[in-house]
Order: sequence, then C-alpha cells, then structure tokens
Amino acid sequence: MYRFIIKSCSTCDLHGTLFSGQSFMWNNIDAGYDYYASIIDSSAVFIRKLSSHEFEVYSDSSMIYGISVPSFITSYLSIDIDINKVFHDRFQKSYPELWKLLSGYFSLRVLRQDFFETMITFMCAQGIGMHLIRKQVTMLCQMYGEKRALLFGEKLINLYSFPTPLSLAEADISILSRCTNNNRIRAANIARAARAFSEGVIDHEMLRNPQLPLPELRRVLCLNPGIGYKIADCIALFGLGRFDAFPIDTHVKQYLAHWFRSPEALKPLTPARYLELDREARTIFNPEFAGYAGHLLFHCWRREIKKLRTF
DNA sequence: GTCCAGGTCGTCG
DNA sequence: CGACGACATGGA
Repeated sequence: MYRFIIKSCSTCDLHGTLFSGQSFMWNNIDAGYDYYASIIDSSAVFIRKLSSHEFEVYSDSSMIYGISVPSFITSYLSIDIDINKVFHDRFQKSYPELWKLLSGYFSLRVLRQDFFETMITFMCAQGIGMHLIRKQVTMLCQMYGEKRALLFGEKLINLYSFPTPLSLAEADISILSRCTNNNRIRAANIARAARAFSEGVIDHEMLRNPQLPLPELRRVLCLNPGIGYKIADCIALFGLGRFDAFPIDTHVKQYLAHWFRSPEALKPLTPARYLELDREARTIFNPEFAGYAGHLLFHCWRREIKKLRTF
C-alpha cells in the first residue's frame, strides 16, 4: 500500500464529489464528508481529508493510468481548478442573487473520471430519474464487475469495480438488459459501444486530444447509436476533462429559461435548439469553463429550486 | 391516474 | 427543421 500527501490550493468537498458525474456510480464509490474510496484503473484508491487544503491518499499501486498517484489525484479531483477561473467577474456582477445562492456549491468538484465508465453510465441516463439510473449502474457493477473488499487502516469498504469493456462487449443482451431498466435497445447500444471501444473504433487517445474542437468531438461520439448531443457532451465533460463542454438536459434547459430568461429554452429541445442554447450559454459563461459552471448550476437548481435530493 | 425523470431515434408533414 | 411516439420504470 502506497501513501501520499497532497496539498490543495482550493477547497474540495469529498462528499460533494458524489454530486459530480459519479452521482450515478453509487456502488463503485464510497464517500463521506472526509473520505472518498473507489477503484480507478483497477487500483484501489482511498482519499482522506486531513484539513481543508490537505489530503492523504492510499493506493495499492504507485501509478494510475501510467502517471504518479499524486499527479493523478490532483487532476482527478480537479483541485487545480479555482472558482474564480470558472466564473468571470462579469457573471458574478451580472447575477448577484444567483451568485449568492450558488456560493454553497463552490466546493463541489467536477471530477476527471474514467472515459469508459463515463460513457456507459451516461448511456443509461436517458429520460429517467436519477434513482433508476443509479439502479442500472449498480446492477451493471454487480453483474459484470468484480467484488472487492478494501481495507484502509481500520476502515473496511466493500465495492464493485466497474465492468471491463470486454465483459460488456461479450454480454448477452437478454441478461444485460436486466441492468438497463429492461430496455433492450439501450442494452444493445451499450454492448456495441463496449465492442467499439475494445476494438479501438472508439479511439480514446484521439478523443482525449485537447486540440480536438468540441463540435468535432461531439460529432465522433454521436456516431455511436445511443449517444446524442447531450450524452456526448457529458462524456466530454466528465470523461475527457473537457470543462468547456456544456451538456443541456431537462434541468439545464429549465434554469436557462428561469435564471437567464432564454426564450429558446422554453420551447421543446430539438437538436437545432440544442446547438442554439449551447451558443447562448457561451455568451453567459466563460466559454472555457462553460460545462464546469453549468454543473454547479445544475445541482444548485435541482436542490434549491426543484427541492430534489440527490442523496 | 397523471406527470416528469441528467434522451435518443425513427417516422411523417 | 419540428412535432410526436416508442422505449421503460418508479417516485411524487
């Protein structure tokens, strides 16, 4: 077991990380206010908060995705991102009431999560509630993942690893569909995407190139059945660390109408309007961090206005 | 019973 | 393009 200390210049709420894209991945994550545990790149990782700006990290390997654990975790928790970078002064001054409401969400992080996990979990997130999405991911991990009991000091944590691409690629659709809310189309799309990833048709390295323009990245992801604009943008934001990607779902659409008085956001969301709202968002937010900002607003909207409890 | 959930896709006007 | 239904289930 390796142990590292990481110092952070910005605060990070580890429980808040659960509100990130990993809101779905309930049984392959365990987190509380001062700790976070998961299996990342098939290695067990445990993070404990020592103070607001210091973490200790335990890992059973010295490298994750080929880079040192401290470097990886710093990137994973995106503790390099500062809230004043995410929201420019103009935004803060233009929406003072909203800014005050939003201040409770500043310690929430957008994680730089695993590409494959992100792709599959967001393919489960189509027009159904958070509860059902999490149920699907839970079943996927239990049926196709690996059970792992992790011991960190005195703390025992039971988790499932996320299924490997191959295990989903070879899955029988009738069995897999039990994990996808009985939706066979979704199950077939997931198996197909897993196959494409295994075979390199979905070229992870190519997609990870930060020079790749967002529209092109979106176009390539949308080549896969079951991935539309919204899910492609989620994969870019959470799975490729593209904080400029701005996924527009039913909640984002609602707050664009309510908080930013967008008339377009009141109409049904067609592909053409999606692109139009995407353009609008880039005039409201710092385009470089539009998605990061949008994610904070997403949770703020759900909790403060819609009174939805994610946990 | 009705409506809405972190949508996507095929079909039709 | 835009509207509409299918896909599926469960909580409010």
